[in-house]
Amino acid sequence: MAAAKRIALSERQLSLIARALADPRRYEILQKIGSSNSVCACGDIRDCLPITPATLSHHMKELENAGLIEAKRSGKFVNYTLRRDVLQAYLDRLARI
Amino acid sequence: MAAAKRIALSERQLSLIARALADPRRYEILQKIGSSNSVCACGDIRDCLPITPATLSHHMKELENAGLIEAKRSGKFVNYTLRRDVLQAYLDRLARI
DNA sequence: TCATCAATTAGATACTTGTCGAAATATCGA
DNA sequence: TCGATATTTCGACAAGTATCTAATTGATGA
Repeated sequence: MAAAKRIALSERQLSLIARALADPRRYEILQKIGSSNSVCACGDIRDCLPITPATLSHHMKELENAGLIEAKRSGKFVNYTLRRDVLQAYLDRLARI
Repeated sequence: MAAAKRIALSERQLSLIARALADPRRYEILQKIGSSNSVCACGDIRDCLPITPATLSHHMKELENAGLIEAKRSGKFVNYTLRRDVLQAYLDRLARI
């Protein structure tokens, strides 16, 4: 079995994830985080997108709030990792439609 | 192979689908359409959701515009079917993150 | 300690959108 | 043709949100 632990999403989280994915910029951000094997700092993302730090911070909060990413502070920086298990849970849910 | 024909989604359609799925009511509608083996009329959906015909019409247009459902007029009624191929294409795309 | 850089928060604004009521359109049966 | 039923369109409004600038907090190194 590929997924040892299936995550069950509440209706609320389901909705948060769907809305988080609805913004093209957040989709790009997720791709960026997902494509980097290691962690990904805010600055890395800002280098790719023409947005202000404030706007980026807002988007990151949305993604984190949805459970799609995990933030970990490291000194001045904040590193993000993609929660593939949560994303997979969302896909599983959609596939059940 | 399960999917004989892979559908490639444009960035635009990707965004339309994501936004269409972002509304909980539209998610419910999709479930309703998907769960009915045969076609599904507007009235069937209205019986499940406390919304006015105008609002429902609006949602159906969004879903159709995103390519997630197909509408076919049959006399007074309009019947909808879920485009599972499009939904699958969306899932494939998200899984690639 | 202070200057600097990273990130967040606060407040404001413009745009999007979910919703409704009312009017219009479409189709069917009598 | 007329009336009834199904769906759509129009116009409006309220709520949500993506974005910015400016100010703030947090952490590092000189």
